[in-house]
Amino acid sequence: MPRKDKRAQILDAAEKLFKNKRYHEMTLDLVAKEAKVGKGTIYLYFKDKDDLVFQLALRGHDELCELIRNYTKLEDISFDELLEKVCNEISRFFLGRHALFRATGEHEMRLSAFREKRREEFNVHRRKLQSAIEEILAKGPVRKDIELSVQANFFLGMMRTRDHMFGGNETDMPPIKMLADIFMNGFGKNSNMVFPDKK
Amino acid sequence: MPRKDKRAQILDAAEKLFKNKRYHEMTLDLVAKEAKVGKGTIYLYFKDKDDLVFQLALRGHDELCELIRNYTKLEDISFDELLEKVCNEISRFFLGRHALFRATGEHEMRLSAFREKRREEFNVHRRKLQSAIEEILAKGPVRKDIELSVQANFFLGMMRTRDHMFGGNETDMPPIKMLADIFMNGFGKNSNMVFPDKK
Amino acid sequence: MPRKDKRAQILDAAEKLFKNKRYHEMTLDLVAKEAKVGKGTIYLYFKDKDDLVFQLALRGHDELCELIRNYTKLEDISFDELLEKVCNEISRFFLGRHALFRATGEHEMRLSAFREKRREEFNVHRRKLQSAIEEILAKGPVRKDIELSVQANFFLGMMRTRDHMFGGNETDMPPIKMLADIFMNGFGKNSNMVFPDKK
Amino acid sequence: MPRKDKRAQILDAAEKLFKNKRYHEMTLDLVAKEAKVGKGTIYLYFKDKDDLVFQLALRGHDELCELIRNYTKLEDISFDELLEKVCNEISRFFLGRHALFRATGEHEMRLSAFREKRREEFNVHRRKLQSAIEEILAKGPVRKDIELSVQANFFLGMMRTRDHMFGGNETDMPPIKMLADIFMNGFGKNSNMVFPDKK
DNA sequence: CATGAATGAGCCTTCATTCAT
DNA sequence: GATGAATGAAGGCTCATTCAT
Repeated sequence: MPRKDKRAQILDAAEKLFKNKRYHEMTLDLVAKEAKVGKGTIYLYFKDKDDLVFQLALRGHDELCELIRNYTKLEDISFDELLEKVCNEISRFFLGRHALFRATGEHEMRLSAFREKRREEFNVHRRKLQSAIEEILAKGPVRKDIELSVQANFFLGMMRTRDHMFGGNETDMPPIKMLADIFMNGFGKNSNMVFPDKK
Repeated sequence: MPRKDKRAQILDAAEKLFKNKRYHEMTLDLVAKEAKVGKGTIYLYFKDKDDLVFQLALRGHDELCELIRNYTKLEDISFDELLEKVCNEISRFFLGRHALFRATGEHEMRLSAFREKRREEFNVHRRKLQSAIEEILAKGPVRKDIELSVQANFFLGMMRTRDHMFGGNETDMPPIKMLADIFMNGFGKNSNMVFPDKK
Repeated sequence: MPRKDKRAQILDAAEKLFKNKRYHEMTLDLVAKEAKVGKGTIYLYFKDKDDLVFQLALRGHDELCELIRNYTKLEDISFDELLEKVCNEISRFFLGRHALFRATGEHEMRLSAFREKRREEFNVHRRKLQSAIEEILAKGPVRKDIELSVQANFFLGMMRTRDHMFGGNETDMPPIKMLADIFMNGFGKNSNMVFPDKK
Repeated sequence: MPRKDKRAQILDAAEKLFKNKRYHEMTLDLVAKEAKVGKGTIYLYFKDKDDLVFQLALRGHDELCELIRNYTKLEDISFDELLEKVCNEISRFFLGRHALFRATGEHEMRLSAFREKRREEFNVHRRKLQSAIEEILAKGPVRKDIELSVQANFFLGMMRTRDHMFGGNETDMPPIKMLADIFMNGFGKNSNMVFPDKK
């Protein structure tokens, strides 16, 4: 076992527990046990429980950011393909992380528990993710009358909606291709794409 | 003092507290104090804390449902107008209720804490809201290749996204008119509506 | 339903509940429900919970006392027969009342919870029971070198021992006849009575 | 400060409190304070309050068992002397432990609160104590027509009766010598021992 | 660095008791 | 008298946090 990365071990454990636990159900005892680490050790790497969760959110944003940036570099690919791939990546990422993104949701940051300082730090990471998506969208034939940042946020929002609302089992969810289409064409009848009946 | 509506008093208090508290920060002591009610009284109306929060969510869904149904009855109104009005209503409703809808979000219901029984009851209310929206959407020129239920869910998702992501202060949010447009036309360039630069 | 005796109804309910509940498990809610009486009504007849339990104990002693006195009056009966009958009566009485006699056991009365006043009242009832038994014993060929009060107390003690220790199911208990014999002859070999193997 | 025996400290504190408190009066706050231990520490050593009391009862049985076994080993001693000494030991043991033996009395174990598992464990300890006494009794001229187990149980019962019934102050109690005699000879007139008037 | 036994503030919950009807 | 909705003190228990080893 790689002795080096206790910090990552702890974050991994917390992330795993968040899959079926709420904030107050995810105790540090469980985290320590899951991470195979002493309970006191957690406090060597994180100021307190809130900080642990906070750092977990930051890491999540960074990871997702990284994934998206990989697609920005791709050259010989149509925008449609690109959009679909990115949708896929984000979707896979959200799947199984709802609890984390709930516990550290953007709006959470407005709550009293989070000091000014932390909020700013979070916004830095948040904007990085946002602009990674903006870069993707900028490559496509998107509306110029709506700010890219708004587009990026709704793009993320659609992914979350898909994950949150449709039962958690992938078969109920609208297919990724449909998402990309909805994003571009909305729900108006003038849509020019047709989907087969969902299997 | 108003007889019999202690239950409503308690729910109101909880709803208020949820505006800037997370689940584990909203203690029953605070609820009792806010509701000007003895702590024991809460247990006359709710089985436990989870039940209180759960009932609060149900009430929220029902209230929103009621609001939307009022618009369904309107006759001499264009779909665009209707859509905008409904957007407005929902938006106003979500505003300030993020914590509640976080704590009792749809995905929350999948968590272990919620027994089968409760989940079913929740779904009943959830579907009622969904079909209220479907009825609205059915009046407009919406795509037939996507199930109405999917459209309804994404519609709600857009409202939440607007509320969650944009700082909580209304000035940063995209205007309601824009939301309705995005819903119908998506972000593709063929959009036929133009928005003035956001002030 | 005889409207008159709410007090007895309440005592009956408490007695019944004591069969499988400990003091702190027998809540006044349960008593009220079992007695089909409003919870507040209990306080019309008893000062508080302790008083209710206390009065229950007194009633128990009085009832048992009454039963025993009936045997004192019997004339044409041998002492052996008399002793056996009394044993039977007491045994039947204790059976199913262990929890009550535990909760209000004699030693209980020494505890801080019971004020001087109450203790005295209890002792009055206790002595009444004791002397009822003494009257029985005085009729038989019992040792004169041991005070009757001591004999009476151990007599009661044996009954309780039989009930408490032997599993609660009558088949495991030593037969009544044996009890009477042990009382008179003890466990020394010079005993002159022989029991068949317990079935 | 003595390392590792926090568990014993807690049991000691509970035992002490039981001397003048009933089950529901012995709060864990008090136990913690008396044991000079944090309240949470109790839960490191015991599952819950019931478990604490239960373990206390087991320890009590074991201690008493140990004491009795010491007498079994004695060789040059008459049975009368042996019986008297054992009576003494047991009596001293019971004295001041009534509340404990009430709260965890044998019949208590039949109550719903105690799960099957616990009951069995208790019975193991109970039988050990019983057979320790049986070994003592087997050395004497006791009746063969009554099972030793019955004799052992009534022997214990007598000790408890002595302690429970006679006011808690030793001067009122029948002397130990008398107990041993009663055990062997009962209360019948053919008793061959004579006691001086109790001082 | 790492640990986990110890802590105690604070939570949810119960329940004896009161009192307006 | 009778009731039961309302109360809040107090209990059992949890868990984030500390600190001696």
